[in-house]
Amino acid sequence: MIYIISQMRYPPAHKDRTRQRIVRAAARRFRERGSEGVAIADLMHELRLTHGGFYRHFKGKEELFNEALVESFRQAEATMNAATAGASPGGKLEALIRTYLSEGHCDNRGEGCPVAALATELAHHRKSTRSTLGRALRDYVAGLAPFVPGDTPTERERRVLVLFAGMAGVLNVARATSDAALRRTILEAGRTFFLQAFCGRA
Amino acid sequence: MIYIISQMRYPPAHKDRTRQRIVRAAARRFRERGSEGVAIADLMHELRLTHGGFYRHFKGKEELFNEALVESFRQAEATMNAATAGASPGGKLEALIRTYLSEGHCDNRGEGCPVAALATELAHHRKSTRSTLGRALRDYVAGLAPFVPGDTPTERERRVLVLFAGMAGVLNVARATSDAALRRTILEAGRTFFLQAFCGRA
DNA sequence: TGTACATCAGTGAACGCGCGTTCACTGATGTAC
DNA sequence: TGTACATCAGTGAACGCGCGTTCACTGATGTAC
Repeated sequence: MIYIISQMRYPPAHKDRTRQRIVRAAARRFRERGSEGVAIADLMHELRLTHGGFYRHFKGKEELFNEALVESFRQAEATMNAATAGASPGGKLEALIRTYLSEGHCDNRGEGCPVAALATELAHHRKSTRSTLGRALRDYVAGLAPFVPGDTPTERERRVLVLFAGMAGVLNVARATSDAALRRTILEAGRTFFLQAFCGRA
Repeated sequence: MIYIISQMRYPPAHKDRTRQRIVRAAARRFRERGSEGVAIADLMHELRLTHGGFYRHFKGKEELFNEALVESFRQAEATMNAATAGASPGGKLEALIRTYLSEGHCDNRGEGCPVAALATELAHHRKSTRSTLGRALRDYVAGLAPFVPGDTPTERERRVLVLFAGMAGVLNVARATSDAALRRTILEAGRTFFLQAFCGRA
């Protein structure tokens, strides 16, 4: 992007900051309530702005959704990196599984994994939006593959895919359940299972 | 329910048939597009009815959603029973996994597993609707537990829960992907992984 | 059997509301000279 | 430095549309006698 400075009355940083505030708030809200559960006007109001100004920043709601999805992946990756930072190379995967299937993650949809939060509805979005998921998935999987057991790189990547998709499924069933005891049971069973399958623990 | 025949001009069967047609169509549409993606008027029109009559059968959309969810579970259970009917006791789980993670199931959201199709949005529904999920899950899990490896009944039930939630997650990630090759890879990786984990196959 | 009457599943116009989007306007900031 | 002018992020009223729900009405079917 080239900014022709002589035409700019406000410094670009000002507009960019607002835009980023919108994207961040959207990233949380969309994960909490889904795309259709978030109204532009409410979102802008939350930021002490009015809905009209929204269209200075985005072509429409779908563009915001797409950017919020990218931002969500960025955040989720950072969270997971933070959770595994202190672990030994061999313990990274265990830390990851425990963090992903924790009650904290389960209760905190808005700041958690976008695959889990938006899995179902992504299939209803534009192809361009869905390819954002594909890209993020491939990147993330490639980064984690080295820590997963498996004979070939391809096999390791496939196992990471299954680990992620599987854990997202467990998280979603836990979240959908109305019974708190059943929810805890599901999470615990998920941790036990995936730790055993991927870290060789009984 | 007691029908006071002398007050009935139409036989109860007539109204019941219409109601069931609505529930069945809804069960498919809701799974295909989600609750907010289905309009009452469209649904009724599909059945050559008009939207006004809808309220002779249901209090509102949420009641229909709940009934459609129950119907979806019934159908899904029947499908899975059919898929495993021919298998030996030891092969039931393998047949189940292959059917659940088949490309056919992946492409056929409307007639497939409601947990996979509606996982994300169930968390946004009333508690009464969500407890429908809990009940169906418990029933289904209890029925399958005998076929799953594990030392105690409790352990077996927990493993079935994880198997289901995990497969639903894999199916959803496959469905969300825009790239057909990646989709097939995910399904295949899922089958390989869950077969190995639950049926002891390499 | 035939006629008057009652019921109620289904009809379709209308209502109300939420929400995405548009648009004329404002006013703070920056440039030109 | 001061003044006139231009830009554009943000404002808030208004528009249009989809959709859930309501309601007065219809007409096919059944009962009463």
